[in-house]
Amino acid sequence: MGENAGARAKRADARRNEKTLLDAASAVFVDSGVDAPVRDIATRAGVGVGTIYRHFPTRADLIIAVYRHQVEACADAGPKLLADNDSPHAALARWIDLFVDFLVTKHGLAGIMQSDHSGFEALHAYFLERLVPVCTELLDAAAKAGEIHTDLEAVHLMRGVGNLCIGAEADDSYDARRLAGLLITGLRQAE
Amino acid sequence: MGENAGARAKRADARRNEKTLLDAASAVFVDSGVDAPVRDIATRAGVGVGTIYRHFPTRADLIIAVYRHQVEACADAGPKLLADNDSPHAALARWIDLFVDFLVTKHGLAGIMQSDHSGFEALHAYFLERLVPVCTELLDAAAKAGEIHTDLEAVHLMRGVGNLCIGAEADDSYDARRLAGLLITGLRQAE
DNA sequence: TAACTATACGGAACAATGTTCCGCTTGTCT
DNA sequence: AGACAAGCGGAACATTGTTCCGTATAGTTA
Repeated sequence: MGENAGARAKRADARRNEKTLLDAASAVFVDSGVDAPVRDIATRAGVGVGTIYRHFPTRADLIIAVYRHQVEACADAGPKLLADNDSPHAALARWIDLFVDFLVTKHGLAGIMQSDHSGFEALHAYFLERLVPVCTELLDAAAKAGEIHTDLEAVHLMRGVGNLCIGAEADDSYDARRLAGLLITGLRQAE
Repeated sequence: MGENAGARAKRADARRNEKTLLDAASAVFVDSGVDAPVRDIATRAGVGVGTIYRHFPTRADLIIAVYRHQVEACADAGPKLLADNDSPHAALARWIDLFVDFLVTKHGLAGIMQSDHSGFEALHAYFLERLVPVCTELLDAAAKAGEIHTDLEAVHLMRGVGNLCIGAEADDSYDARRLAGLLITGLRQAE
């Protein structure tokens, strides 16, 4: 059976609107940050708010959709870095830099990733599902090479790094990359 | 002239209400976290919301008032730790532990400390004003002893540590203290 | 092409929350 | 006791995310 078994195809206007919405959201996020009101996105796209919610059940789903590509790219970069670097620890450090750069350039995204932030469980879950395995691979490789401590799980490292990025884009003097780097450096320190 | 020159004394009921409010807020914060709605605090205190806003112009001011004592205690602990420890770096590490413990035990407080979080500038400013000088003192001592890098300002370290604490109380397996410790360890690492 | 129906749409309406406003109450002072 | 500033309660306003439903329309069929 085909790829749409049991599900009717979307109407043409619906498909068009979905793309319009993604573009509008993307633009608004750049202008006003990820916290921008849903209404602003609807206005920019020239549709009603109802239309947004039909396509994306929740604001978080819209955010996920907008950034899916970049998250995938970050995930894909992990194995590549591992292959290109002699030291797994160095690969880890670079991958973390990538992750930090991604978060910092998305006004407010890091702040929303907090697990306790209600209503964004889906966003949180997606990020973790996609990136934690990659981070685990890097950590395991570094551990196997005897470069780091083995008592920190990938989830917690990622969460820590994510937290470090909060508010970074609002203040040039605050260097999230530097702090995340300190974390990774600390991981290598001998007892 | 006396300590109230030019300012009339508060009415007795007003003074009573202020204390009632602080107690109620403190209790509600423990039960429901720092994000608890203003109305809940008003109800618990048995007053109208207007009364809260007359005493504390903004939710942030109420939060500051509730935790002022503990922030002062944390600030005072800095010099003491410096005096009691042979290694300034060790003193710094312990002081950071103190700071982390304070934030983590206040449900949601760390999350609110983010500078970009609008409406909480006063809270943010108070924390920094009071604690950054202490942290600077510790950092300077450690730098003088040649124990750490000197290129990280106290503001940024504190902000990073504060960020690391976000959401920590909601998840037992996430150990903010451990991550903050990693940061401090990383600070000592030689190039 | 003209009707028909499932799909999609717009935006008013609802709920939660911070904050402001104002008519009424109550200490305090004489 | 009377006057009046200080204080109070809570309705009302503004800003969000989200839901709902009457209306419009794309795609299908006669």
